Amino acid sequence: MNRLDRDFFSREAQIVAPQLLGKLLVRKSTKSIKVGMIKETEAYLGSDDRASHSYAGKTKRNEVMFGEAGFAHVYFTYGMHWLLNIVTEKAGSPSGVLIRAVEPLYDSEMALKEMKPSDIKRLGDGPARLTRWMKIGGDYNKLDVTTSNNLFIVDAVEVGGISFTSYKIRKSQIGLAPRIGVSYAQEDAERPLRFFVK
DNA sequence: ACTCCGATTGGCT
DNA sequence: GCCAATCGGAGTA
Repeated sequence: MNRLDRDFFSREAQIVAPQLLGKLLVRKSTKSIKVGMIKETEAYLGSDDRASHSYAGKTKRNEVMFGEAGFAHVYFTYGMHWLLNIVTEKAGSPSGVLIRAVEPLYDSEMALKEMKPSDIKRLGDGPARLTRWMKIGGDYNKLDVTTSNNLFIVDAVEVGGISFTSYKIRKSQIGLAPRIGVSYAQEDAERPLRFFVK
């Protein structure tokens, strides 16, 4: 299974974010198993990043970001969407990585092979699309992704008799860009903290 | 108690 | 490409 551990997430968000590309996000429940390959992430830094939820200080909504790395920060926005982040750095350094897109590889509830490639891609293409596909909601906030059996990130996993392995993403395959939807963050909006597989 | 607005999406033009 | 939908958190009163 080779799950990513607390040490992996305990580093700086801008280090963790590109290294998550190609890894496998796994969602398990008693009813279903889904696997997606992470293909886009964004780093949100601590107190020196105006775009980060933690910038204005600790509140009930963002308090998980102030704790240990490896926990999920799931929050609700635009009145209808849940977004998934993984907390990074040590306790007291409130930072995290937003998972923006995954490539769906397996879904025990859907015959992906029979779907159009564009429809498959659409399932995980967008931070709110992937949480809807994987049924990740507010009840997953504060979940420890390094120990949970419902949501975790691995280099290899076997489901339904099929083995999946993470993709090795070369540095030259990683695209860099400013983060989406953070224009209010002034000069921090320009920082190239979005990472994606070209 | 009341207001403002967002780490977005999808449907319509 | 534009814009409405939709609601909880946070700040203000």
